[in-house]
Amino acid sequence: MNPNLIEYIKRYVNISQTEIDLFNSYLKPRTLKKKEFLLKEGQLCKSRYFITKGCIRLYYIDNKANEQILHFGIDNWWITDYESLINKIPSKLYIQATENTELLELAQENFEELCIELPKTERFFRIIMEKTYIASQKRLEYMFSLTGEELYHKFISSNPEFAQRVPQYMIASLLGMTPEFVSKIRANKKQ
Amino acid sequence: MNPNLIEYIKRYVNISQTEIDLFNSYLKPRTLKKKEFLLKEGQLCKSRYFITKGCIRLYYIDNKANEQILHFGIDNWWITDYESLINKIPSKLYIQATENTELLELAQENFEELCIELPKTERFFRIIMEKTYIASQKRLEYMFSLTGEELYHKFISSNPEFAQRVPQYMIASLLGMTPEFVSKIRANKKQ
DNA sequence: CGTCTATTTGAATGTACTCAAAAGCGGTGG
DNA sequence: CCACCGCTTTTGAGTACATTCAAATAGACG
Repeated sequence: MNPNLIEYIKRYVNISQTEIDLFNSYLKPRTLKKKEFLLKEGQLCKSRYFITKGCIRLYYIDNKANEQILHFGIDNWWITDYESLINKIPSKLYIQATENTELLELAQENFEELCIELPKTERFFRIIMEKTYIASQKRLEYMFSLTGEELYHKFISSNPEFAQRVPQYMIASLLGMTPEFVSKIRANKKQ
Repeated sequence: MNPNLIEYIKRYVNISQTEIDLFNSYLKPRTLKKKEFLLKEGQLCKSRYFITKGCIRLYYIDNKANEQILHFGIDNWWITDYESLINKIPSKLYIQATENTELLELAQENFEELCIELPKTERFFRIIMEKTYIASQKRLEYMFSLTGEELYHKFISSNPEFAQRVPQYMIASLLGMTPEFVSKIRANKKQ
């Protein structure tokens, strides 16, 4: 199995080599070229994905026909459209690679089988969801309490590599602001 | 055990009467008077709470010394400060009853024991976390795409009982706006 | 009834957006 | 290797949405 995922799993549950192999047997490696889609609006999302290398963005088209980015996924993140996956309804999201990306696909039917074969899978994903939810709440907190400018600087200083890897207009979208405004924030800072 | 919680659990996992009794033996009923606190900033959050009756708000004090409400909990919701509970760090939140409230406390040490005694507990909470995360993402979506006015009307029409149960300034805070602005939204609608 | 809290109203202000145009940058083909 | 094209970023003027602050009004509770 991918060494990153092994390390990731071991951070949360004790797992033997045999169990790792079992887990691995349910995963399917996939690669995406830059701009390729993992999911488009209207499709059913049927898998969870672990990103081993690259970068993914999740976005939807809002009522003004703008792409609104909900979040990014990078190395060592699990991503999926939970709403579509869990509720088995057509997705409202696009999931697209912003770089050439490698990931491991865990199909939902495999996930369910794996939960039976290896019950600690439930524990592992329970903990991941808790962490994911905490991150989501922190983000809400920042959005409430910070101005656009503070939000931008907080994001850039917490994720310096992002400023390199994704275009500025995507960071603007993630933070819920216009590209023009981000440009003006940067112009301020320079003096 | 509380019939609401039984029904709630059965929605997500198959569970026998014996198992229900086991689960119940780890729970401790608590009551809160209106305005009483379940948690204050600086304390360690050590439990998860299932609300059987009443209403709870989670808020923090932001950098302008305003109370910023993150969310409410009402009947049949699990609430806790996940960040404090999971990471075992002092809480930044206040958790307070906005009505006389009854809840069932599941202490984290009991939770861990319960996960061993009754492994499907992991599954149950994994599913709850997924649902909770989906709700949190939807909320982010609305905050990105709707104006203050749309946000308010969406909230009121989706949660009509709330307008009754909690004061307007708390709804304003939840939605990230000032009480004055909510008042003006309502004044508009009337004509 | 009086006090404290919540809501409303209005004027002035500020933060971020829209729209339009220009400048910068990167890749591709001649 | 340069020229061109498309995409991204910058700049500026005008505007909109929501906030701040202050004061008046309404409502709840003992």
